[in-house]
Amino acid sequence: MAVTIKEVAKRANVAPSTVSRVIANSSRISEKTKERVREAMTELGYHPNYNARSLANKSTKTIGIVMPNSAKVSFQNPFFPEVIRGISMKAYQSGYGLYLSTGHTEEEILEEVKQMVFGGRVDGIVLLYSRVNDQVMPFLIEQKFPFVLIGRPYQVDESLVTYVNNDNFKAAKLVTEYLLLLGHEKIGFIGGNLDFVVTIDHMNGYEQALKNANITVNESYKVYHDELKEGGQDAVIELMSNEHPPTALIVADDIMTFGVIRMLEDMNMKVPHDMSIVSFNNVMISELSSPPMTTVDIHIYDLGFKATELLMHQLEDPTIGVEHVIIPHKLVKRQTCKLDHGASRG
Amino acid sequence: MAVTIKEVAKRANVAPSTVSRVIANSSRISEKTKERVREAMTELGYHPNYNARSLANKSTKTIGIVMPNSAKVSFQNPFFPEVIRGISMKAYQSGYGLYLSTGHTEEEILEEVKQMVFGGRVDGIVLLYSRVNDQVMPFLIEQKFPFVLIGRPYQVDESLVTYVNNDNFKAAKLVTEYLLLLGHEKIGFIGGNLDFVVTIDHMNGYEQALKNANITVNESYKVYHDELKEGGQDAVIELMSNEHPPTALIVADDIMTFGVIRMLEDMNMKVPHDMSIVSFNNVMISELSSPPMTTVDIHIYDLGFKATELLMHQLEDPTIGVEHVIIPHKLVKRQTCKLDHGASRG
DNA sequence: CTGAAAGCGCTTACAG
DNA sequence: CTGAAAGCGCTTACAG
Repeated sequence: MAVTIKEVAKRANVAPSTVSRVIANSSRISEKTKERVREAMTELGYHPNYNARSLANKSTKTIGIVMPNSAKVSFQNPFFPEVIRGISMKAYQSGYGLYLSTGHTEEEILEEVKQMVFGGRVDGIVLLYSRVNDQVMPFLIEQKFPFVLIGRPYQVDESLVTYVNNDNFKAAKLVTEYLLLLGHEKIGFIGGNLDFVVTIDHMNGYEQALKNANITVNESYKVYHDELKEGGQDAVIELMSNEHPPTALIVADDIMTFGVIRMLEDMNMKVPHDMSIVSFNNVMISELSSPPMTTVDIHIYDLGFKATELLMHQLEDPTIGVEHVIIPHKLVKRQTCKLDHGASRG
Repeated sequence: MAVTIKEVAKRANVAPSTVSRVIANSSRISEKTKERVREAMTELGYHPNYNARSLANKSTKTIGIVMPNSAKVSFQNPFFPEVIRGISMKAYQSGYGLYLSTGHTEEEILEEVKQMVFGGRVDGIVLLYSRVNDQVMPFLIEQKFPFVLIGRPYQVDESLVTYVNNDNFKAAKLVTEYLLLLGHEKIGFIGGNLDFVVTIDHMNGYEQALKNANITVNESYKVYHDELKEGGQDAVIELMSNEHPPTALIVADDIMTFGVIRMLEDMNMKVPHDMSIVSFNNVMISELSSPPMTTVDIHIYDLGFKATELLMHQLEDPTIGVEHVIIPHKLVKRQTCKLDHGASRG
């Protein structure tokens, strides 16, 4: 079937070990021999067997991508394809392949990660989420396996894990302050799944901003749903059932916002006239909502790219130690926010 | 580091070959021994080394996913995450992992595919596209490597390749006829990249419907752009520059349609009042355009799932031969189409 | 029903 | 500068 190193060796009149060294471009082989071997390789159409190579030198040249819920669920939100775009770019540049987790439940995912680690399927992992009571991260730390987290560690010491994150607390505080400045005081918070650390950070930023403005937090203004359009729709129903419904909404995710806008429309409420909305993420299609949504660009692509870069650092130099990178966020003002009617301030 | 078969063997007081047979659940091992070995495995936390296993029995238990443009580009369109959802689901059920292509150019991708095939990185491939002058498919055929195409072969004999596809010709004919019935005669066609076979099929279906209705095809009503929102926007500019612009549009892809709607809005044209639109794909967010778009549901998830199922057939039984599956399409009527003003028919 | 041995295709000390 | 040999962790005929 496939051409092996032996056949190349025979053709080039050298030992297999020499061929191996030519592949590795060892400086101990003469240019003349190298050329001869390379010629034989192209003539025969040689391609190295990755399994053999991996087995011999314990390096697979592939990166594992671990998603919170399997592609099946996660890929319903453009956040994940977008991070993977960034990961893919850097991985390709560095000559790495990508291996995707496919498990659904937390147990299945943990089992997959064990397979990746013990089975020698990948050299390192990019963890695309940070969740409360997570089992995966402690496992990776315990195994001293190279990985980078997108998000921030929780219930685990920061000094133990390399991560790339946004300052989600600050971002949430920012958008809340923005709405406050527009005169809103009844601000609803539509968080993502509370199992995820990003949701906790958003929520804390929101509360902090309210506290700073001397507004007491109304618990019935806070709801949590999965980051899907359905989540956004359900959230609106909940919030609008309040006796005094909010006049502005902070929404954890742009896809939810699509659902939110649609549901408000169904309720005959105009955005931004009757409801202001600020969202998070700025995925590719966010500008295509109508009205175009105001959202926080968290530079998803960069999160993926940078995380992979840090992973490469670790793989190239295992002694490099922990690194932390915060990707800046940026409020993108479009057309879902306006001054509150009853507002007395400017 | 990781526990090997040897250590398990020692602990269970058997030979490594016996452990191997227990893993494979060979019927030639006594239940008693199996139990003893399994106990040892869990006690030691044994996980098989995939590289060693793959090397020894030439099976990786992973599927390669080959995209037209690397994740970097492809993932900008929700079509791809959505197919991968389907692939992921079936792959997980069958105990397979997923390996993703990362190359950008056609040459890079071909090189990656060679790596997958010769390097023994995957057992089979799901090809997510069919393009004119494609090099990848002929290579896979020549190598007799198991793969399934999503799309249909072009410049290659159908009897040589297992594929899953929609009847894109028929679907395009259908939507054209639908617009004709609504009284439209000036129907613009916004195709995807003409390198892709699906675009050709769409175009032919469109022309056939026009011919059947005795309407001559206006070449300036046909434009082709990449399947991105920008593509949709550019297409609108082109088409609206016609002396007699179309009153209805067939758009190759929902994401393009988002761009189309936005651009028309900028031109102060109302959909569907001033322009009817039918689109293809029905991705997750399609119903969230405003107005919600009328589109052909091609059941993307099913394409991925079914393709993977067919690939499994091949892997389980290499003699099974070629299979062809057509996934049905369905026109989802929402709110981007209406009767043409000047129409005399009903 | 179980074991000893060869082999999968590489890499890498060890010699020279 | 190059080669012979051992080894990576499995699987699988071959014996018994």
